[in-house]
Amino acid sequence: MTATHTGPALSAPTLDDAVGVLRAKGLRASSARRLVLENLFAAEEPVSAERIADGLHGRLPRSDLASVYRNLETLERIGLVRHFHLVHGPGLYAMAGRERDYLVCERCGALRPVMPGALDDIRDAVWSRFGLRPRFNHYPLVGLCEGCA
Amino acid sequence: MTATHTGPALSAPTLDDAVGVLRAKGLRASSARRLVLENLFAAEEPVSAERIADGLHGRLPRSDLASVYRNLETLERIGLVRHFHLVHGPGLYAMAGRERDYLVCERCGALRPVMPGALDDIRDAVWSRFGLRPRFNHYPLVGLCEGCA
DNA sequence: TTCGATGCAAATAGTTTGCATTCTA
DNA sequence: TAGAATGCAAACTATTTGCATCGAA
Repeated sequence: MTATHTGPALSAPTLDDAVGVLRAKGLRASSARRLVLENLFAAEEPVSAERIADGLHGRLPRSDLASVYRNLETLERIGLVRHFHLVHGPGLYAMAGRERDYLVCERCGALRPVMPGALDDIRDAVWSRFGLRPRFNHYPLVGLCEGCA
Repeated sequence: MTATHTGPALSAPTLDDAVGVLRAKGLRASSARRLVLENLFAAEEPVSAERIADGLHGRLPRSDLASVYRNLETLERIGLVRHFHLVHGPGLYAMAGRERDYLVCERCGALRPVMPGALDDIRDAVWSRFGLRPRFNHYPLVGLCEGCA
C-alpha cells in the first residue's frame, strides 16, 4: 500500500549512526543523502522537503528538491525518518524517534504536540473496539480546543 | 483558521431542502450550484470534485471544475457539505449527515467506514485527557489492521 | 567499474485565482 | 439591474518522473 515503514523506529541518535544504518542496508551514503540527514539532525522542529532543499534557510548548503524527496522516501522506507501532515501545507519530516503526536484546533489553529506515549490509552481503545492499531503521527487529531468548543 | 463549518450539520434530506437553506442564507441557487448538490445527492459514496465536475462519469451534465470547488467550499461553509481526506488522492465530499468516520490500514489499504457515533468513547477520552474535542471525519484513523499488525 | 544516486527539467495532481461575462433575486 | 456566480485560462503548491551523468563502494 503506502511505502510507510511500520516497524520500530531505528536507533540513530547521531549522523554517524544513521550512516551506519544506511550502509548496513546496502545503501550509499552519498553527500546529498548525508546533507538531508544533517538537515534533519540540525532542525529542532519537523521540516518540509522544501526547507531541507534550501538548507534550513541557508544554514546549510542547498540541495536539489527532487533528490531531497527521493532521499526522504528512502530514509523513511528503512525507518530512519518519519513524515506526517498537519492540516495545511507540505508534509513534514523528522528523524524517527523525534516525532510527536499532534492535536490541532481546526478553528484557531492551536497546535499541541504530545509525547507519542500520551495517546496509548486511546490507541488501546481503538484497537480493542475496532481491531485497528492506530498511529496518530501521520495525521494530527483535528477538532476543537477548549477555548473554541 | 480553516473555513470548516464546525456547528451541527444542517438538515437537508432533499435537494429542495438544501436549496431552501441556500436561500435562507441569502445565497443564490444557481444552476451550477444545484448541479453540485444533485451530484452529491445522487452519489452513494463520497465523491471528489473531479468526479462531480464530470457528472459522476456522465450520469449528469458536466460542470466546470473551478466552479465545483467554489461551490463545494460555499456549501461546506454553511454546513450543508463536509469534506475529508483518505491517505492518498483528492479530497472527498458528501452531504453533511451522510458522512462516516474511516479507519484505514496503512499497509493493506483496507478501508473501514463506521457510523460517526461509534467513536464517541474515543472522542470523550481525548476530550477529558487533552481538552480537544476531536472529529475523526476530516482525516481517517491510520494504522495497522488485525491482519497486518 | 558498476549500478545506485544525482541534478536538471518537465510532468503531474489537486486546488485556487483573475477576470470578463452571465444570470439570479 | 446590481452584484453574486460562472466559465475559461492561468497560476500555484506539493510531489513525482525521465534521463543523461556522476560517484561511492
